[in-house]
Amino acid sequence: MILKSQVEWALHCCAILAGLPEGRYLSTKALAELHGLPKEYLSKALQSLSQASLVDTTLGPSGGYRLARSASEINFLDIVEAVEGKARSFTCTNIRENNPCRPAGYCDSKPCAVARIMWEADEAWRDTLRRVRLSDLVGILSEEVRPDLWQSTFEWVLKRAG
Amino acid sequence: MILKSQVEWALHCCAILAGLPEGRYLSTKALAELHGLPKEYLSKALQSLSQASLVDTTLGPSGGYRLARSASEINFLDIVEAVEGKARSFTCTNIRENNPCRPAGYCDSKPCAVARIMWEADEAWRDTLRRVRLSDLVGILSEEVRPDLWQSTFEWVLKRAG
DNA sequence: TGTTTTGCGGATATTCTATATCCTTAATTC
DNA sequence: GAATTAAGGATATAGAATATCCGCAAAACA
Ligand code: SF4
Ligand code: SF4
Repeated sequence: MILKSQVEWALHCCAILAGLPEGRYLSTKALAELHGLPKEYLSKALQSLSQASLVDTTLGPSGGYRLARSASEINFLDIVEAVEGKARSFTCTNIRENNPCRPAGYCDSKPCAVARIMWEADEAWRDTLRRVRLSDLVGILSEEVRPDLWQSTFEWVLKRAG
Repeated sequence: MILKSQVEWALHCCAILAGLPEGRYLSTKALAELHGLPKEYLSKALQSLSQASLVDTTLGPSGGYRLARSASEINFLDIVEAVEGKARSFTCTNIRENNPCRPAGYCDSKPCAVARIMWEADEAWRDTLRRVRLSDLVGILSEEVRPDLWQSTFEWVLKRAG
């Protein structure tokens, strides 16, 4: 059970987009270059963010992506689910139905305890992600990233933002 | 990000083993038949449980598996990690190192906030699983499974337990 | 003793997903 | 009209999950 690397990409891209001045866009090309990622494939992750209405896009030169709402109104789960999907990590294949002792026509009233417990853990994972806002991430990064790197990255981005 | 089906298999098998009388063993063949699973492949899951010291095994006719310790001393996380591995679901590929603005020789003091937050969610998932004991599962199942099915399954298992 | 049954591990095949690239189309800027 | 961009479809590659098969050693039993 491993998250796809697009999750990491999307989170980092959103953190960068959160630092954009109002109304500016940043292109896939710039985001790929900044993170050393394959442009074409990163584009798929950004499209997922777009389909989830987390980012706005515009075409043409000076086009690209920006956040669709403020960083305090986007949480980690929004981003993770956008690229990873909303499906639960535990899938129930209903093997209890194969029990040879089952009376004919037996019908389970509800999902069995195994599935419910696994789903509860899944929900705990989601809850944690839901509680962290994108703005929280930016706050932490701004404290932890060395000021010179933070500033030069900011300038690098601005130079390329349309 | 999806758990392998072996996780479900292992959980159900452990629930069955928890109902075995002291000192008896149940074979892969019986467990596979009871759950309608491919015997050879289920065997891999059971081997994982064995390597994790969750079950004891014995060879020969009347051989098979039994719990290595009481059901109250085994929790869901033990079983899940035995077959799924202990690796965290979010893997950090350190893409921040690709930032072209990075000064030469820049060395990050610690994992970045993105990774730490994702790992925190992962830990919440594990915590939930850690808190549920195998004996808890058996308790719930014994209440929810229809008594006649519960009993006939029990008899079916006993007939095959060595 | 020898035959059967069992778990164990290695090797291998198959199926599915994640990863990655390419190409066309339509919108936007200049 | 030319250049640039996101969107989305098609396709190729790599790797993981799923599944089967085989040989081995231990245990049970006749
Ligand atoms: S988890 Fe429970 S409900 Fe889901 S397949 Fe297994 S037995 Fe059936
Ligand atoms: S999550 Fe943070 S530490 Fe991990 S790879 Fe991405 S940037 Fe680097």
